[in-house]
Amino acid sequence: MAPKASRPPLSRERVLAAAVALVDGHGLAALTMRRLAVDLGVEAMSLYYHLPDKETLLDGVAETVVDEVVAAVGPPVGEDWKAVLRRQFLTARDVMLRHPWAPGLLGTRRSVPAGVFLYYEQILGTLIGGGFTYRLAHRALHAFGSMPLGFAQEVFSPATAGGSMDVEDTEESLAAMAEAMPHLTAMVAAELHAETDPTLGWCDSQVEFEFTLDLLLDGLDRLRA
Amino acid sequence: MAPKASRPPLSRERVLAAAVALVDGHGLAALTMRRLAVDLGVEAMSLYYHLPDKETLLDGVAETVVDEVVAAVGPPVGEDWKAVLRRQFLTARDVMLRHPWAPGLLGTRRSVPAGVFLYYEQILGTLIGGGFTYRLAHRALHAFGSMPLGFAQEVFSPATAGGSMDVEDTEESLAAMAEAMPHLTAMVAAELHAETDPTLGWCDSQVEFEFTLDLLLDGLDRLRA
DNA sequence: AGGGCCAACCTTACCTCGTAAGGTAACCAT
DNA sequence: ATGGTTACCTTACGAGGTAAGGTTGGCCCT
Repeated sequence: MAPKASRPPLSRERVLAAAVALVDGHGLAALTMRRLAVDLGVEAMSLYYHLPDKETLLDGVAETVVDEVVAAVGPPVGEDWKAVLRRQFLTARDVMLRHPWAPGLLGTRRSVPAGVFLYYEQILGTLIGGGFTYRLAHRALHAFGSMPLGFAQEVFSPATAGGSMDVEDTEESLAAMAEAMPHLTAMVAAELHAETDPTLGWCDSQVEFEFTLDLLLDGLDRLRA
Repeated sequence: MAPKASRPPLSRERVLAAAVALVDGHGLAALTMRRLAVDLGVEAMSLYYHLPDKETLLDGVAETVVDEVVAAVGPPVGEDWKAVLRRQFLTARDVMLRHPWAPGLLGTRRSVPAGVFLYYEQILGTLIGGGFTYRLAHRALHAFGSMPLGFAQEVFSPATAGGSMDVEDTEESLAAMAEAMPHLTAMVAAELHAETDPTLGWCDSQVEFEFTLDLLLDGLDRLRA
């Protein structure tokens, strides 16, 4: 009687896949060597046979998401450079929404995942094909920032689950806030009312993402040689 | 004989100041409770009398840099909204350049430092005063991203000290790279030659920052009601 | 003067984590 | 069989965050 149904042997790929799954489900902080080993039905030190250390593991996880984005984006299709990039960036965003921890991870990596270079080469090709000089294309890449990877700079996290706004001091302190920050208060009021349009709620980042993207694309279009 | 010249007693402020100094000098990873305590001539557990835990410490450090930025930026001066914001954001950048670790820290915080709200209120006031609708101003704030705080989204760190590009494979692999990524190679070549203009070197981020900033400001100006 | 109080700091100890060092069992070719 | 290789495990250490409780000096009140 075979004692174990014998799980498939470990491998770098299997480890990385498990790591991504772990982080997707429980957040970056949950990714420890021991916990990951448990998920794989293995002892912690066994992971070191396939990866030198945790930094490398994190690099691998970063590489994995980047590759997933690049794969989803695919090659440029169409004529108009603006439409091509717009579609690609929005596709990247679809993938990134499934890995909300990825921006934070990428920010901590010291090396750039290999796939990024090929991806940027391809974007650059689209820009050049669209009539950009190398100089303007270069600046465009910088201006895009992380949009090719599907996220805009959201410095402050969405304050995920419960917390930020407690229901404690709703009375006078709210009034005090309104007095100290009249414009913000007015903006919130104005924007909350105008919810008949294609907005998914207060500060729907999809709309904001597209707005910023189009702002950049149109601005660059105007500067194009 | 007084055994110790008696250092001033600890306080939240002194602890935070020491933490910022530590991180400025040795990086975020060096900020441990024990090390920070040593810098303050104190035992680690003494810090817990002034701060509940490390997360709160990090929140405090984030708050400290934000406050430093806001203080440096000061109130809006001048008439033209565009000039006002431009100057303010560039001032913020000057401060941020002294704390290159700050973007990464802010990205990990769950709560938004209090000073940010007042700062954004002030920016919003400038926009409204400049003829923006609340709707457009709202989107402008999102489009600015982290620029008000002085940094653009630099997803991939500058690969600080030695490492990224080893001198190992300079011959054929470089040629292979050039073949795989013709546009990137051409761009590097083109941009390296054109170094007679006000650029501090390859990918000088000051120039890129200003370019992106102006791209956004001009784009918004055109959309203004 | 003496007793109580409390702020500020310290001592010990526990648990989690990353990982160095070395062991072991199965398999494979000679 | 025998030596080697592959894939995994056992043990152990040191760093780091922090819970629990101890110590000390100054201040106030009577």
